[in-house]
This record gives sequence, structure tokens and C-alpha cells, in this order.
Amino acid sequence: MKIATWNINGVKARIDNLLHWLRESDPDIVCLQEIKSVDEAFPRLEIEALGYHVETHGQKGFNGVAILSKLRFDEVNRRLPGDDSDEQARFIEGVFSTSRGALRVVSLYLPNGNPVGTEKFPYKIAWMKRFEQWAQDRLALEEPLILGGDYNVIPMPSDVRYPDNWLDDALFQPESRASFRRLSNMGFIDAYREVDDASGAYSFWDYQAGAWQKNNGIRIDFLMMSPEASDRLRSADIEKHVRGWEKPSDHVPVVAHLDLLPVVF
DNA sequence: ATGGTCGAGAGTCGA
Repeated sequence: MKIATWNINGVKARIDNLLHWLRESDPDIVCLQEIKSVDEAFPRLEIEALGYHVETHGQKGFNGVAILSKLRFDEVNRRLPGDDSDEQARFIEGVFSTSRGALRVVSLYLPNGNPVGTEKFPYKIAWMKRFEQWAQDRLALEEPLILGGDYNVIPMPSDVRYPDNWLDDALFQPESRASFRRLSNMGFIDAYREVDDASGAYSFWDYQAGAWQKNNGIRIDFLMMSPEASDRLRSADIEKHVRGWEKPSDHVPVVAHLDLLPVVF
């Protein structure tokens, strides 16, 4: 089974790109972030025509997440628990049936948090704390669980080309990094780092100032796997070539192969 | 030093 996460930066602007990538890469399950669309406007018909089920959690203008899956959804949950006043669409969970039982997959879009010193940064840190609590609870189920998303965190200096440029950025603050580290320490494995030392591997290059051409990148998109999922991890890749396509997203897909077979009804 | 590029969607806001 192949699973992917990709911040597509606007599903309507990226639909041709997305369809081309789905045909080329042929993932079974895809976590999308920054769909920037309400659910009713999501271009589901074209995606369904390629054999995917589609579940979305969108909002007007920005944010928004989705899961595409060749497997039928047994269950879908929207919104990260822990704050009913949080209206931002950043979290969707799907449950699927596989040869090894249930597989849970989350598509998450963690708050950016910039600029530090505004209310945006404490919102990011509070969201991360909620996410840690939720992840800890889910871990107790001892099921294969994959948390795919744009974490908006640079975990280590080896995940950024020019660390000194990010010292004042929310993505590289000690508090952001510490929360990500706690997620790792509770048992979630970064699939890409598990199969590659990941040093100098990036998943995002800014549109501005020729960042792509200069390989001025950061690695902030992750497939984090519970022990029961990482036990089945066969390979992981960053599909970097997609950044060189016409009209690209500023992020590229991160993918992994698991020794799990879908149960098709 | 400043702004540099995008997407969404109708004026800026978010990244």
C-alpha cells in the first residue's frame, strides 16, 4: 500500500497538477493540505473518476484538508478535539480496513505561527499541545496510525538549508521543535528519516527569491507512523521532481510504501 | 534595506 501527504496550496489552482500526479504516482491514500476551498467547491468528480473516495474538511479562502483513498472509508472524523471554539479546518481522520485490520490516517495542517510575537504563535503552540494529547490517546489503541501533514515545524538544523535564516521564524522556535520531539518520543516515527538520514532533503521551497533554483528549502511535511504502522514500513520518498513542474505547489509529495493490503469490498 | 511570489477572491490576508 502506498500512502502520501502533500500540501497542494489550493486544490482548484492545482487540479491539473494533482490529477497528473495521481496518475503518475498511483497512491492508495493521499493526505492533502491547504485545499483553500469550501467542501462544495472541491473538484471531487475528476478525482473520483480516477477511482478515489474523497472526504474533505474545508473552509473559505484558506486552510482546509482532505483525504483521497482507493479504500472505502469506514469512518471519518473532522476537527481536532480539545477546543470547540477553534473554527480553522486543519484536521481530518479516516479509518480503513486492511489485511492487518484497521488503519487510521490523519491529514493535518499545523498552524504556521508567524509572526512570532503575535497571537498566531501561541495559537500554534496550543494546537500542537492539543495534537500531542490526541495522538497520545490514539497511540493507546495500538493500531497502525499514520499522521500525514504539513507540520510547519523544522525539527532539526539538518532539515533546513540555511538554519540561521530561520532563527526568528515560528517553524524553528524551540517550543515548536520541542512539541515535535515529544511526538517522536511518544513513539511516532518520521517515515522518511527512518529510511534515509534525511540531511539536506527538503519538502518545501518558497516561491520567492529563487528558493527552488537555489535549493533553499526546508523539510516540514511528514508521514509520522505509530509503531504498528512503522513495523510495516517498506520505503519512503520525497517526490522532489514535482516542484519543477509548471505551476507547482511550493510543497512536494512525501510518500511511503507499507506492507499492508487494502481490503476491497 | 526592501521586496521578491503565489492562491483566494474581491480587499487584503495568509503563507
